[in-house]
Amino acid sequence: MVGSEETKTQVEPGVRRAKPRGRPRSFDRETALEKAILAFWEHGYEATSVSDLTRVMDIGAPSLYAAFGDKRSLFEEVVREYGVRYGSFGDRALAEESTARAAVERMLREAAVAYTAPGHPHGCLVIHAATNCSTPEVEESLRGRRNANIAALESRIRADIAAGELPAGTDAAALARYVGAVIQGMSQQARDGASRQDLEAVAEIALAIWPRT
Amino acid sequence: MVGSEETKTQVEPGVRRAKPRGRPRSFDRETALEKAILAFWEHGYEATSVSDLTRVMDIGAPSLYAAFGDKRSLFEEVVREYGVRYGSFGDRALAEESTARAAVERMLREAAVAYTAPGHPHGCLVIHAATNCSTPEVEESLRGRRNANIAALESRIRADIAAGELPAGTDAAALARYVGAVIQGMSQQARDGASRQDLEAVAEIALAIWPRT
DNA sequence: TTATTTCTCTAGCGGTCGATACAGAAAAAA
DNA sequence: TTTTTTCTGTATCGACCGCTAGAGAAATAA
Repeated sequence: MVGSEETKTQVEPGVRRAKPRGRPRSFDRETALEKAILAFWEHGYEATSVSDLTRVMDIGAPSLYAAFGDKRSLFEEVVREYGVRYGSFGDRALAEESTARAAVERMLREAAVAYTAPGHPHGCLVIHAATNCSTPEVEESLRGRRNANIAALESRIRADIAAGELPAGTDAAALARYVGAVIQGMSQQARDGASRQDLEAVAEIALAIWPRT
Repeated sequence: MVGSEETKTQVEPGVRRAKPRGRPRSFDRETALEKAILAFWEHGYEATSVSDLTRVMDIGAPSLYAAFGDKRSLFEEVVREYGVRYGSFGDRALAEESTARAAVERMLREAAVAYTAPGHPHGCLVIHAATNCSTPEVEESLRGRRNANIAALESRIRADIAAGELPAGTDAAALARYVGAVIQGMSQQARDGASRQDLEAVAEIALAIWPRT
């Protein structure tokens, strides 16, 4: 009875399976997951207890464990789903903009909006939710995501240097790390009470350093 | 038997009191406090348990409570002492440099060194130790320190604007917040594995935005 | 209906949390 | 020495932690 990560009711087109055998789940898995996202986002991995989770998800502990596995695997799913629902503006900017400069510009401006949007906690879950975490694997997991994001930006910058879009002498690693640090600082600022306008002003200042061709 | 925050053996000049009456403390309070600083610095307020503290400080729980009060007041003393021993480079830069520009330059460069120095945890205790903290007062206390630091920089910048050292149109609040965000981002980067050189490169890039007179 | 499957509810597991009662040990004071 | 004061070590306290056993409830299958 461990690790049934998929809902039994298949919604995939084609395989349209019949109703599952036993008693159906009494809650909506997606809704419960969203509540878990908000809880972990606000308080972080460790400070969000299982009883906090069962309260906000409005289900009993055995239901939680049956539907999501233990606290760790629920958190992993939360982080994945957070990425899809809230944390993809960076990847989108890198994928959709034609230059690193344009991608960074969009990234910083969208961060200002995303990190202060109403209806959910401020700042970024990936940046904050595993700080001061006594489970090293959890801390490492989010650290890995943060560093991967910076690495992705770095290689995008390298591509622009190779294409002549940026000066040959540009330090891609340092520039990418600078942008990563600014975004992480903006997230901290959002947590500390900065408004969207405050962060947009920070983003504009941060963009002024971009090297000219 | 609660809240004897001061050592009985006075070291203040002048009042040179005689030895206290009862059994003397068997450990050095300063040394124990330093160990507590390192523990809270590395793991944060909540993730550092009292039994972690008694282990690294090498004293029993009753001795800890007698000498430092409860966990909260020990942490408060740790934060104060951290400021004195490790976290004063920002204040010193503001106090000793003649312009905001020079102060910020020194601040960012010294942050790169301080946040990666060997012999103690990386990054800044004030920035990280109360993240994801379920005691709101503790979280608020460090948030207050962070925002106060940015406010101090802002007023230093305002002074330079008034003195004609900076353009009249300079947005002091945004500029101060930008520097604060960069420093907080550098601290996060240090926690995520950035080296001194990495952070120095970030600092140099960050400084390139400073407005000219 | 009856049998089978799966979920939910209650209750509680062993472990750790922050904090302390109590008795004995170690110093100065009388 | 005896008394007084203070600190230290042991042995907990009640509360909460993540997690689960077991019984009953609610669905489908036969």
